[in-house]
Amino acid sequence: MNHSRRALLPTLYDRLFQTLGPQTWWPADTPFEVVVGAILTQNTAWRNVRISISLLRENGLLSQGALRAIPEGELALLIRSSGYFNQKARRLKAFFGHLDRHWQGDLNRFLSQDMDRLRIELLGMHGIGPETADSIILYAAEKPSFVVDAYTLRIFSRHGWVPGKTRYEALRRFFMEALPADVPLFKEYHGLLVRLGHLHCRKKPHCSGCPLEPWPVTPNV
DNA sequence: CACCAGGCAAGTA
DNA sequence: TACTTGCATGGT
Repeated sequence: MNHSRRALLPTLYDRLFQTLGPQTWWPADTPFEVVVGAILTQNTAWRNVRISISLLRENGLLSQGALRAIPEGELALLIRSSGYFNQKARRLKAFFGHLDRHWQGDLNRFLSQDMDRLRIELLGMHGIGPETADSIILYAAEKPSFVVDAYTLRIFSRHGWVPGKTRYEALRRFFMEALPADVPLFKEYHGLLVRLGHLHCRKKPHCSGCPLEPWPVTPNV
């Protein structure tokens, strides 16, 4: 590991924070709402998820008991605005069904277990992939698991900071080996990368005009 | 109207 | 292991 690779992530964080300021953007008040939001926002814009959350709240469904009681088909209609609503209704039911069967419905106790075991259990649940799992670990359990998303993959491969075929687990390891295991830092870093992705790095082949330019291209990992 | 955002599971080879 | 397809909305 050479010096420039070691310095890349801390230096990038400083530059993003100076340019964009604090983000602290995950819109949820409780661990329960983090879980619901994490599932609803899969491959979906947050504005569409907010509509669903509001509707759930208006109908008194933002509780484990209410989600347990409502039929899957009725739940699906209420989260329609989030897209993929039949799948997501099934995933919500699966998550809280698992919690009932294996943890007596105790979300806090589930989230309190060792981080690596929590991650493995989450990844074994229907509808929970790596990004959703890490979002739940970081924002609901408040444990330091770095959340990689499509923006992060795109930004890092386009800048040549990682090999083109780098996928989720490898990029997560890259962050976690280079940064201190710090929950507020991981939240802020993820928020900054999402913001950067929204601003400049969607469909464009290069990040011309983005806050990172000019940036010295760093050798691959 | 066309197009876009941006995870996961299941099926294929 | 790696690639493909289905799932669905609201905003521009």
